[in-house]
Amino acid sequence: MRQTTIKDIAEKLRLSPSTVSRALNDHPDISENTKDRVRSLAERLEYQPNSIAQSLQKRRSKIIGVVVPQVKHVFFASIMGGITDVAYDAGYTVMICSSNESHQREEMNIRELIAQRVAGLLISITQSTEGCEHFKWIRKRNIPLVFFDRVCEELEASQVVVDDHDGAFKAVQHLVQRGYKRIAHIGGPEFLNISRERLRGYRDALHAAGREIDETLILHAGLNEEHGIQGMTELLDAVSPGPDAVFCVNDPVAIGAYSVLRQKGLKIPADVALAGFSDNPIASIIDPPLTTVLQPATEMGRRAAQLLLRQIEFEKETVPVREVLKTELVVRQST
Amino acid sequence: MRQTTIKDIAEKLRLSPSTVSRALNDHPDISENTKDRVRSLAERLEYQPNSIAQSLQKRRSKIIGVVVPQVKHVFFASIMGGITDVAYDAGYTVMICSSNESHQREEMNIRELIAQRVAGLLISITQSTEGCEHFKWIRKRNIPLVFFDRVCEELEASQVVVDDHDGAFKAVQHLVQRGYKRIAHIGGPEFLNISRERLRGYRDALHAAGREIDETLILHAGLNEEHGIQGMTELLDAVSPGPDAVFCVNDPVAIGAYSVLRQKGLKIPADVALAGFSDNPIASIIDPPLTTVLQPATEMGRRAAQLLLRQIEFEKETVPVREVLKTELVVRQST
DNA sequence: TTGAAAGCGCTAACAG
DNA sequence: CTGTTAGCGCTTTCAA
Repeated sequence: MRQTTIKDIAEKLRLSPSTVSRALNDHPDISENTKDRVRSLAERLEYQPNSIAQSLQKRRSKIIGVVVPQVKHVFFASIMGGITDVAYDAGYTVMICSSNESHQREEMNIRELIAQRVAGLLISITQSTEGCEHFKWIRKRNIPLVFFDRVCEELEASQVVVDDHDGAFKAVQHLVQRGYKRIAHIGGPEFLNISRERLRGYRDALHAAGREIDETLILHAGLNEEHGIQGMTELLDAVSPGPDAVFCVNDPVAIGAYSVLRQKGLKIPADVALAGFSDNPIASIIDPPLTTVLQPATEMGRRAAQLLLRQIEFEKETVPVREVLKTELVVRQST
Repeated sequence: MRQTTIKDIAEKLRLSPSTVSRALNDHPDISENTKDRVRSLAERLEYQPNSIAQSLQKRRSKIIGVVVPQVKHVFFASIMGGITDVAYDAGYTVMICSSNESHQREEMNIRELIAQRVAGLLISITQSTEGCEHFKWIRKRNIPLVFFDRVCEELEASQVVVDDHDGAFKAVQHLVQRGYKRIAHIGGPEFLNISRERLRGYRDALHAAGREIDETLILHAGLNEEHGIQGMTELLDAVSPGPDAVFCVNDPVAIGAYSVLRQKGLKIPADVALAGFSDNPIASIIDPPLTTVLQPATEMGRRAAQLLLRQIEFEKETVPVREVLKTELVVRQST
C-alpha cells in the first residue's frame, strides 16, 4: 500500500500540491482556514513527509553521520548519547556507524554516508587508521566534519578532545605523591593522538618530579582489555625489577591489567597500584575500585554535535576550531 | 562545490544520462567499451551515486532502521554488531536510534525512520512501552518489522528471542542444587516479555524442586543497576528472614545487587549467592565472578537482520516467524 | 547499442 | 492567497 503523499491530500482537498506543501510548512501566505483543513486531513491520513524527497530537493539530508571505532565501548556510547540529544533538538537524525577499529570498514562507512548525502560527519578514528585519504574525500565535497576524541592530525578540521596530557599528568603525579617508585605505562597505538598525549603526560609528570624515565617500563599495546592483559603479563614477566604502579592508557586496558594481577594473586595496590583513564562505570565496581581520569564523554558528544551544526548552518568555510575539555582525577582504592 | 552526478559524466563523454546509468549498473545492453569509459571517468571524478535519488526512485531506501532501548548496554551493543554485519553484507546500511527507555522517544524514532522510508525496522521495546499504537503505524504502511529480545506481544510480528524461561529455569535449578533455601528474585517490569518469562522460569524451577514459593522474595524492579541496588536493599532490609541466594533478571541488576552486598560487608556466596542473566563481560571480572545465563547476543542480531532481509526481499506478506535461541548457564564463583 | 521522456515526492520561483 | 511549472539525481519504459 502506497504511503500518503502531498498529492493525495491536494486532490482530496481540491488544492494544488504546492499549497498543501506550504500549509504543512506553515507558510505565512496561506490562509488559516486552508492550513487547518490541510493539517487536519494530513493528521487523519497519518501523513508522514517523505524525507527522501525533501532531501533530494534540498540537495542534502537532515542526517548527521557518526563513525565510531566501537559501539560497545561505554565511552563512545555516552558520546553518542550527547550527540543524539543535540542533533534531535536541532531537527536532525543521527546515523551511527561502527568501524570496528578497521580502517577498511571506516572507509566503507564514510563512502556510504557520503552516498547518503549526510549533512555533516562526526568521526573518531580507528586504532589502525594510518592514511587520511578517505577523510580528504570529505573535505573535497566540503561536507562539514568534526573529529572527536581520536582525531586525524594531518587534516585541518575542527575537533573536540579532552586534555589528555593534563589528565595523564595528574594521574601520574598522584602516583608519584603516593610514593610509588617504579611507575609503568601501558600505552595505546603510538600514532594515535590520545596515546601520544597521555604518554607525554606520563613522561612530563615523572620529569616534573625529578625522576629518571625507565624506558623498559613503557609499553605500546592497544586500547582494549586484551591489550591490558598482554601488557601487564609482559611487565610482570619480562621486566625486572617489576613496576609497583601502572598507569594505563584507558580503563579497558586497566581492567585487563587488573585481571592479570588478581590471577597472579598480587594485591592491588599493595603489590602493584593501578590507574586508568575514562571512568567507565565498571571502574567503581571492581574491588578495589579503580583510580581513573574522568572524561566528560556526554559533554564531548554535545560539543562535537554543536560544532558540527554550527558549520552546517553557517555554510561558509569556517576556520577549524579545536575544543579541549577538562578532565578530572578520581582517586579510588586501587592506588 | 556540487558533487559529481551522472549528468556530469554524460556530458563529458557525450552520452545520455541513461546510458551512463546503465553502464554504471553493468546493464547487459551497454557495450564493454562504453562501460569502460564510463567507469574510468566515474573513478577519476570520484563519483558517488546519490542514494537519496536512488531511494526516491525506488520508493524505498536501502536503510534498515534499528531502535534499541539503550545503546550503552553491552548486550544491545553486541546485537547491533550482529545486525550491521548481516546488513552490510546484503548492501544495506543501518540507522541506529536509541529510545533511551522512553516511550515518547521511541515514538519519535519510529516516526523519523518511517519518514526516512527505511526498508525495514528492527525494534526492541522500552521498559516503559505500554501501548502499541506506534507499532501499528508500521504495519499499516506495511514496512517489514522484526522485534528482538523485548517484543511487543499484542502485535503479530516476527520476533527473535532467547528461551528466557529455560535460561531462568536452569539458573534457579542450579541454585536449588547448590542447596540454597531462600532463593529470591529481583525482576524487571511486569509487562515485559523477558521479565515475565524469567519469573516464570524461576517459579517453575522452584515448583519442580517441590519448593513452596515465598512471594515476599519476589520483587519487580527494572533492568538497570540502580534497580538492582534498590531491590537488594529492600530484600535485606524489609524481608525477614532474608534470602540466601538471589536470581536477578539480568546482569546490570545483579551488579547493582552485588555492590549493595559488598557495601554491607556480606560475603558472596557464603552469605548471599548471586546469579544474573546476559553474561556481560563485567560478570567475569568482578570478584567473585558472577554466575549468569549466556545469551547469544550477536547471533540474535544476525538472526533478526536475516529475518528482516527475507521479509524485505520477498515483499509479499510473510507469516510472522518466531525464532527462539538457546541460552547457556555459566557457573562461576558467585553461587 | 543508445537516447528521449517521464516520474519518484517535494519545494520554490514566478504568475496570477 | 493559490496555482503552474520546473527541477533535485536517478532509473526505466519506449523508441530509434
